Amino acid sequence: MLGYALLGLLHQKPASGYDLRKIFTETPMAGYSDSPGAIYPALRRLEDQKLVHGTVESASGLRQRKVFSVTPAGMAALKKWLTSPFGPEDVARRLNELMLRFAFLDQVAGEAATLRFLQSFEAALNLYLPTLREFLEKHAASMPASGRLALENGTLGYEAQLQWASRAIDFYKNREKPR
Amino acid sequence: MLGYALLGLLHQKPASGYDLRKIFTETPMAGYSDSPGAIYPALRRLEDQKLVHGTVESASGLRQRKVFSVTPAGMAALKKWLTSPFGPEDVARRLNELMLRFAFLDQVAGEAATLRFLQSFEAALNLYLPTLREFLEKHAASMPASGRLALENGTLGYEAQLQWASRAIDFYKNREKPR
DNA sequence: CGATACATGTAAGAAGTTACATGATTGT
DNA sequence: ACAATCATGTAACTTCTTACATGTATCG
Repeated sequence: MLGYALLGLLHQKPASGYDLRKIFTETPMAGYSDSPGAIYPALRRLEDQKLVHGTVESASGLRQRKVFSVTPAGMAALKKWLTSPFGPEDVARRLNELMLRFAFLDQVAGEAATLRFLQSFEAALNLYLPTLREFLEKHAASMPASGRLALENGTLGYEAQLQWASRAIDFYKNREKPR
Repeated sequence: MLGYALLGLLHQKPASGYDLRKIFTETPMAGYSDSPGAIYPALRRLEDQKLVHGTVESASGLRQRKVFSVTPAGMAALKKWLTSPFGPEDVARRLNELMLRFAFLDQVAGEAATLRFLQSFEAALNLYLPTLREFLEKHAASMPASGRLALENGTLGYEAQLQWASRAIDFYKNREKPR
């Protein structure tokens, strides 16, 4: 997953390992590693797979920077990941990954694909939420109070996702037509 | 982290590796592994550290079950984890772990500790949310639409957490006094 | 007899964590 | 001289994933 995060960031703008680390430490980009021991090996792997290409900048006197950019093969891999289908189980267990994908989506795959993603997201939530609520109803009585509250926290979170999705869908719909 | 999840579940009720796996597959317990290759080795590690103790049930004819229960040392480790202090960075990057902790909290550490947790959680959110909003304000204009929406999704999620926390605090306050 | 549920495990490989190592440049 | 910032990397260790291996009992 870190690999895809890097690929997505490099697609927005070529960068060095150091630059990427700073993005993870200094911005609210959902908890990715930030440690050199994760990022440099990940970049190396991407390079070995020819998804990115690194060029050493012997430039302005400082220690050499190695700036990476996404190759055509990297573009294709990124697009494939971003547009792969998903369902309720992914919403339940991999929400972070889905949001990461979404963050890159319109730049890489266009607004039509972004809208499709959102509709699929909404549908998956509408399938998942009832099963969560059912579980809660069935087991609430037999659970310790904090366990029940933790589950309710989850439900509330997914409800917030649903509201967000509907607003985001409106946003893309109103933006597509006028042009 | 899986180790603590197992410890918490075993504290509620002694169980076998198989039982624990089912809990992860069949309930909405936030994405833990469910695979035997993760759970059995994790149980072994807990046993090696003497935090749990396994007893083979040669019982009723089926293949042998190994039922684990938490030792006094395990209880202590669990309590320590559950009650360790946390701040805004934890809320930002380890929300799942915090919710897992909360789910076990009142059974293991009591209602007073649970209330302290919630107040600390609320305080951490109140510190973190403004920095998120500031970041959003500063960078929104220069971000692609889906990137901005993904960030807004995060903000909305944390706002929902805040509301939940305040309701949960009320719940524990009204339950403590009457007795 | 084959599928399914019960039940525990291992082996190979991938990836992350922590900590260390290195080295240049700029500011004090 | 020394600290901070820029910049890249490795090594040891831990843990998770995927896939396989094994074995019993029940149901149709």
